[in-house]
Amino acid sequence: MSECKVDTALEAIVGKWKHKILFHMIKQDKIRFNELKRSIPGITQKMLTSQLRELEQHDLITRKVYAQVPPKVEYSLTEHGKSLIPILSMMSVWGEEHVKHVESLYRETDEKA
Amino acid sequence: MSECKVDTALEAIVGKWKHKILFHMIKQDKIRFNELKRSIPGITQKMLTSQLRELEQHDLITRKVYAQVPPKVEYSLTEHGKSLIPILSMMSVWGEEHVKHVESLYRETDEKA
DNA sequence: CTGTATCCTACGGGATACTG
DNA sequence: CAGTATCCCGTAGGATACAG
Repeated sequence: MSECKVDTALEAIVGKWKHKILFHMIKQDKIRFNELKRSIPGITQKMLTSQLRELEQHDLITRKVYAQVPPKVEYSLTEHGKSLIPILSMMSVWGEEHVKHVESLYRETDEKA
Repeated sequence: MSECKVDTALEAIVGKWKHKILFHMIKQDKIRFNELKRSIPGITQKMLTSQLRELEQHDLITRKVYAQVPPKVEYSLTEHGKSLIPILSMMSVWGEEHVKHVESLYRETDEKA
């Protein structure tokens, strides 16, 4: 952690929906727009589009358009995007532990009260 | 990455200054308020305080107040906070690679133009 | 030295309607 | 199906002043 580039990493994955999008693309290597939309409750089309565009700009995902009617667009992780998997995985594990940890803290203070 | 707790992890470390604060506390295990302020260019007192409070609420850092005049307050990582180090470290490495990667992409497109 | 207290603004994100 | 185009709002974060 010489000079702190955590900023850069965070920039790439922060955004209310980005990690959820990435999550689905880790599970499923090609995924369509509406498939994503259905898989992520609460997301709007606008948000889905804009977050996808940002991920694309960071070269984390690819957008493949099929010249068809009706349109078909598939999103998938780039190789570079796949390099994020270990980090996301660690964060997920840490997140679970963090929840437990914080809960146990609350339990302690409750017991005192 | 069973069910995605990346959210939780992100919540804990997202915030414009949090990872910078953490970074300094990794390098230096006890650090004072003004020391942090001086080490983090651009941060305001308000922001430093509020980010410190949030980190404290997540039990990532401890606040130790010395009963003195003038006041002295030392911040340090909790054990739980230290469990974040590997993640931050990975993110930092990835961040550096990401910068290079994106730069090389720009170079390619420049060459085409 | 280590903070609060205000006030203010930019922008991430939501709701809704429209389109090739 | 896979998107734009608008309009709108809450809140994270900045500037500044004051305080124990």
